[in-house]
Amino acid sequence: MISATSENYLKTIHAIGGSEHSISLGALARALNLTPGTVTTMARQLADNGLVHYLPRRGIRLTDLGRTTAIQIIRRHRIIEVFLADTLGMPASDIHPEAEILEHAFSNHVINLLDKFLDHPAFDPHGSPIPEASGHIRTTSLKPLTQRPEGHRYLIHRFTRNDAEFTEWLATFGFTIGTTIGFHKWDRITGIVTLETAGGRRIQVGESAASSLLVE
Amino acid sequence: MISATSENYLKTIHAIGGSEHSISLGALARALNLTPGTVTTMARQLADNGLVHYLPRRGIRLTDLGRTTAIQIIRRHRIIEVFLADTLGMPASDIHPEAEILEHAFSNHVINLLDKFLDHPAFDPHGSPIPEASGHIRTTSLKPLTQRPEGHRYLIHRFTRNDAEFTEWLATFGFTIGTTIGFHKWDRITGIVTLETAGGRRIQVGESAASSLLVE
DNA sequence: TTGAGCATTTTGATGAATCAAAGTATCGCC
DNA sequence: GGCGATACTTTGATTCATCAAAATGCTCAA
Ligand SMILES: [Mn+2]
Ligand SMILES: [Mn+2]
Ligand SMILES: [Mn+2]
Ligand SMILES: [Mn+2]
Repeated sequence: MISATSENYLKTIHAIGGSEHSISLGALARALNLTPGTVTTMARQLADNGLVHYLPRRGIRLTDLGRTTAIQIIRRHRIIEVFLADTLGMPASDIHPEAEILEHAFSNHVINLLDKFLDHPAFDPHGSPIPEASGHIRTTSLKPLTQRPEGHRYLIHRFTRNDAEFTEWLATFGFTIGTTIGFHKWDRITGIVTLETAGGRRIQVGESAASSLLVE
Repeated sequence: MISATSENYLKTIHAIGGSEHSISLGALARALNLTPGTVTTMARQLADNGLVHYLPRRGIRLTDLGRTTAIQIIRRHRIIEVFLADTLGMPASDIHPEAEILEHAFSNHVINLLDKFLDHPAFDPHGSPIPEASGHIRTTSLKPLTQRPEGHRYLIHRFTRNDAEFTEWLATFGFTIGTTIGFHKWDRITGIVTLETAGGRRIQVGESAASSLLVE
């Protein structure tokens, strides 16, 4: 059995790119808020368990087993978040810390039953895709708003800026996940993007804010 | 924050009577499947945290704080069991080991929301009473059929499973509130309970169905 | 090409939870 | 009242996860 600590390492390694390429232990230590020495010790232990490839002073990278395991944890985390928000009615801003703990306690078996009960949701309440039981991650055609042509409306799928103040502000204009947003104009000189609500009202935001909206 | 290990000690102390009277560390060690030395060490630690009264060589007993904490853990455990059985459809025989882990990961806050979602169940799928959020344990002379001795007839008082199909099915055998029911046999291996109608006819149901009959 | 600066590893310590085995207290029996 | 069996505690280890601080190695800029 793998410890909650190891599971959190795997998830973090995955999150900072360690599935595709080798990452430095320093970057991992920063992401986990641990001292470098602690992470060095753990890197050796994860390697002994076949979860990462570790070359001293060169970094670590998930093995196939490590990646599969990380994706299962992410799947558990996101299904739990759907349950907390949709079934129990918790605000989306409160669910993450609870899921961070529960993800280590739910067995994959119970998670599959919960997934069925929730009717196999594809996205968590923050808009991140939920991996399938097989480990497959649905690839979508989601792109930041700023990578779409102007003058059209798009379906809002996800906010990459996970900041309650920002999403609540957007919600006051009716911009929530599942609704559409009008991309009116992007003034490249000033860096100001003009959005359009369903009612035709024009709102201006900076281009970095606009790029944190993933749309389809 | 209290560790999962401490929580399991508290629950076990409570289960073997340590809420009412002092229990020996030997009895606790046997109940927890740990060596006596381990339990001695932990007893001192629990006492330091104000959870038990510990007199060396005389035994331990829960403090008020320890009892309150134990009852919260039991509440979480039993609500989780109702969720696993009733909402996710797991067989009652499979739910306990999962609940044994999940009880340490669910916060009391989430448990209260889950309790509301489940409509404040009074008993878990094994028929044990679920403590209220206040810590109060409903005392009643009503007990689930499965907590009565076999080979007798009992007065049906209430169904804890509020499902018309089930109660209508029971009614076809004359099992309605105010009538008597024979508790013939409970096969713990298969989980099948054999009931007896007023006319002596034998009916078989699962133990979770049987435990939803509150009798006197 | 070389050393200074930074990243990484090593070393020595800590606290939690556990065990095995050695030491000690208590209780009941003679 | 003493003695032995039994119950309990202590001691010395181990594993996991962590830190602080010392040692080491790598890289880049002069
Ligand atoms: Mn999350
Ligand atoms: Mn976590
Ligand atoms: Mn149980
Ligand atoms: Mn437990």
